[in-house]
Amino acid sequence: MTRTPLDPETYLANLTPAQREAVLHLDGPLLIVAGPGSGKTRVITCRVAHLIAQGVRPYHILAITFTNKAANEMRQRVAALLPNAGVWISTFHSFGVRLLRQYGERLELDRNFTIYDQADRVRMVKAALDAANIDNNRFTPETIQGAISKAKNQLLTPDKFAGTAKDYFSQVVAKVYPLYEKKMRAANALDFDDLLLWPALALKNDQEFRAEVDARFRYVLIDEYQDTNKAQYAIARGLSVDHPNLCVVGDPDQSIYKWRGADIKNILDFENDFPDAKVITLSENFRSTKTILAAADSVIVHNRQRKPKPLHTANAAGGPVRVLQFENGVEEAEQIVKRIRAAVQSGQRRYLDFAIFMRINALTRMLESAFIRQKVPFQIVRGLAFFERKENKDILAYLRLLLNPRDDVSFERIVNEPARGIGKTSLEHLTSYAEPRGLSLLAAAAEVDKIPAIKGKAATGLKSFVILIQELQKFLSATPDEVIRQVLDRTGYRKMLKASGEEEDQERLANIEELITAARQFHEEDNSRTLADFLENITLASDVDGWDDKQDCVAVMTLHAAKGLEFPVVYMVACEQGLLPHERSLANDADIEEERRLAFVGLTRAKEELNVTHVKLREFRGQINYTVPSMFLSELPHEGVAHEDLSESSNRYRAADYWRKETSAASKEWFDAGLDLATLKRQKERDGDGPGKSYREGMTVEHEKYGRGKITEVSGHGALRKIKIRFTGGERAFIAEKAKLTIVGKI
DNA sequence: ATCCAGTACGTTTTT
DNA sequence: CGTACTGGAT
Repeated sequence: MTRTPLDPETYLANLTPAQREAVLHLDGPLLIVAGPGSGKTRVITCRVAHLIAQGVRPYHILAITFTNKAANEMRQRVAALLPNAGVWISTFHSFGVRLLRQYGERLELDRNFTIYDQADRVRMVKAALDAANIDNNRFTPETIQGAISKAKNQLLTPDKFAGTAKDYFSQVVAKVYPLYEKKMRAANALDFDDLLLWPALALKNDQEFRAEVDARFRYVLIDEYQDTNKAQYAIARGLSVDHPNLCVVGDPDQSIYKWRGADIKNILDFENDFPDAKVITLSENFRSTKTILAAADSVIVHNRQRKPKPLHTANAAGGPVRVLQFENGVEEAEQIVKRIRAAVQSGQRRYLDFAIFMRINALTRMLESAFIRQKVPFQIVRGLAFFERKENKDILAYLRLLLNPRDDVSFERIVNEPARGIGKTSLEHLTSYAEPRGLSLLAAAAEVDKIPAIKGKAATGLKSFVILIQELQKFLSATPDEVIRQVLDRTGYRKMLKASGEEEDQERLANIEELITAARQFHEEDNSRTLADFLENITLASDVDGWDDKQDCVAVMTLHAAKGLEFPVVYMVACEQGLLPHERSLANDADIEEERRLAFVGLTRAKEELNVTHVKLREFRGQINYTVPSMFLSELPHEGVAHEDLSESSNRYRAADYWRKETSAASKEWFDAGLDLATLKRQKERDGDGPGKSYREGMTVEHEKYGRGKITEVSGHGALRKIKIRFTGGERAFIAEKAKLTIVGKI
């Protein structure tokens, strides 16, 4: 095999000494502590290139990223340096799947397993609860599912978990967990956690397997190591025994997935786990302005459970970080969109320069309507939303059942969709026939003649369903989009939607057509990819994976999704106590610290301009509440942070209209600068130029506490405007905005 | 079996 | 506020 020789200068150029050191490190464990914007992706990519240049076969290199999007980007960057390098780059979960599909039979696993998502798992837990006859009034299936997930993240199998179950809830979970597992095996399904748990346990228990895989992946690189859980840790360790060339990259300050089982100890204890590990810290930030970085640093230093890490940048100071207060959520959304639109219209920015972050998904709604109302292009980065629509889930369930006839969850979903006269009671009969015989629901349906309880319409319905599935299975070798088309036509799904007069159903049909397009494109990109790959891709897709960063759109996403990204202008909305930090985290310090890290992640995404917003009144699930600004706002530095109060909306607007007529030229200038008229008016007022309270030197004012005095000095602007007043008892300074004064006489 | 209406419910973050 | 499930009527 010949490879184009690679000149080290092509990838070593423009690296800092620390980055260079990390790239040049060859064998042995390596920990790279990489602050935000320190070029870690670049370092990983260059390291891969360097390893290959030094003679390591690409086949022996494994790079693990946090999202598929990151994996694709890294693949492209490696390909730019080394075309067709063939390095294995994927997420932990995708890696798990590939390992399990490859070594399936060795692990007593059918390699055609289906991956169950959150919703599927909950259904499975429900089925397990039914089967065990546990009254599920007490705990929701979701809660139990969460506990099972947590157990799996800690590598606890059902029997091990049972040993740890002390309280009543854990004991219920301990009862459900083995049943859930049994059903999962019967359905030939694995959940997200299994994709890590199975490889982790196999590496632990099967030394031959471990040695083989370790020898295969001699150089392992793991990004976002601070967010790995116990299973991922076990995999990393298992792959680094005989060939301990493990390179992990992460930042403890950006660990935000503790709730999902991530263990920050993995990165903090790396040096203990690998005593001969080399540690390199990348602390120079190439992303943000000095002001933004200082603001973020000023917040994160409040975490007590933290190793101090200086952040510095050679970038310019830049403009101030803005803390904006609005009256309510609608105002917040409208004003932000307005500012974005103004900046784009003035030619300073493009829409894709902007991102809006929020703590919870529920907050996207108001932004969505503001964007639509003002006709500003945007993308809500919530990748799965499209595939989670009922019609698409139905079609996908058909596909899953075709590939894995034992997939009972999918069977239940579609057996009567479109309607075939198979109701709840028939399904119960079918289940009670299948259960003791160890049959899948589809297999049981094939024997419907042997089930006396099911007759008439239900029996014929089930029979025709079985025949339908057999028919459709013949098309499995066709292209993914063709299979979907066949499903759509032969199941009568298309007919059902077409026959309906509902507008909504026509839309549903259009959505399925879009699904077909997605499948076709998926296959066209790489025609070795199968239908199974398509389904897997959808299930393992993360939120950011569905985001097209080339489109000229404003990106709207959760703080979690924002990890690893950067934008010229960032708006972080709803920075209010209870939302950020979230109320569910307020009870203990460790959780608040994770919220602070989340805030830190958000703040450090901004390159040039950072805006943090909060409102006076927040409407949430129909209730309007007064808010308290986020505790993190008070942790921002005084310097370089400008506070603007843009609330008291309704009055302002009327006044602003009046103002516009008076000073159209001036207002245009401000408007073009991205400021709305209300802000303009307010600033003018504060500065003493407009109507309302304007303080000038020499004025006589009355203070509610100190009595009458004379203004001796006026300085600063906006919220920082200060006045000095000489009272009979002496001189005092006030913040103009805050001081309770009445003007008594103008000079 | 299916449809509809009314209510109960719970709401962080996600591979 | 919205969804999801229940229970009743057809």
